[in-house]
Amino acid sequence: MPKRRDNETETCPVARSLDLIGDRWCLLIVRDAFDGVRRFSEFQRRLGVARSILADRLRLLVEAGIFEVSPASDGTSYQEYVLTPKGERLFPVIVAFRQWGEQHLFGPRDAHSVLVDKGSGKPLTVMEPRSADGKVVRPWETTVKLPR
Amino acid sequence: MPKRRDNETETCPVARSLDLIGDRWCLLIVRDAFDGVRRFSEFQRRLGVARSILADRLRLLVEAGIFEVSPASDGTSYQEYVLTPKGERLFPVIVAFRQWGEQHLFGPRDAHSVLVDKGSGKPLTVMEPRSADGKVVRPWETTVKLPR
DNA sequence: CCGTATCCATTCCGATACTG
DNA sequence: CAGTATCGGAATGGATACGG
Repeated sequence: MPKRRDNETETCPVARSLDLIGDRWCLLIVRDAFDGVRRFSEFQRRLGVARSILADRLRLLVEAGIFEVSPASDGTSYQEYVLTPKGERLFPVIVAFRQWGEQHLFGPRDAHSVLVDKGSGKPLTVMEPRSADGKVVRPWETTVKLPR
Repeated sequence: MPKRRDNETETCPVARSLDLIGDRWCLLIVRDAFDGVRRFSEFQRRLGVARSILADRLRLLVEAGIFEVSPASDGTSYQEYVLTPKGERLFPVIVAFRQWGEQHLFGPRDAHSVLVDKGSGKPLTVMEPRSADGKVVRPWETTVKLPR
């Protein structure tokens, strides 16, 4: 299990998120789930992770309400791990990582996978943080307001 | 230094990103940088991380082209760590974590910090992945196209 | 096929002490 | 202040063996 701190006193949502799922395997499991993976051994095969680790992370993710277990959709008597709405809302996190990686971690020569809209077959547009009036805000145009 | 795999053969941008910076400390350092932190000891104070670890991560982040060192802006002879454009483009990643955490990791009672637009003082809108024509796409309306 | 339990090597991290 | 060096303990991860 990834490291934990006193999750109660932490008032930064970024830190709390990272404490919970800011671990390599958790995020890759979630990524695979967005690719449609649901079965234990399918996660295991794609990630190449030890089964004990995978079981541990899946347990954590279920506890956290990011996945839920459901009976297998095919005939078999095993279970599947499917994203809850809470888990699905991690989509922007995965997409943000993907877009940053695409832009900065691959040369023109390096082939990489691309996330596309099923309808049009085109890549998604780059996500940009916006203010309430819809304008794109740059990092230095924002500030963090502390609680209380 | 965080774990590394054979970064060359990895064709998933998410995995490559996580290999590089998908470590708790790196992302928290970047978060603090967006809050305006530039000095070694200021990072150290805010994160409570061991200095050796911090030095290690800063070195890694500079190597990765996410930070660059520059002479101190005040009179002192020390250096500052400032985000490069590549580092600044991690903003959506941090914002995505922040927004997810705000929505799912805090109860109504739990105070947390909020990222606001400096101009209006209002929180940012929630980022949503969009297709090329500007429509919001849900996870299951997308698919990953493999290279080659 | 789906996990759990155990063992061992490695890695990570924090505390401390030291340098310029 | 801004790091570097070292050291011991804790956590991690992979392999293997085992059970439902």
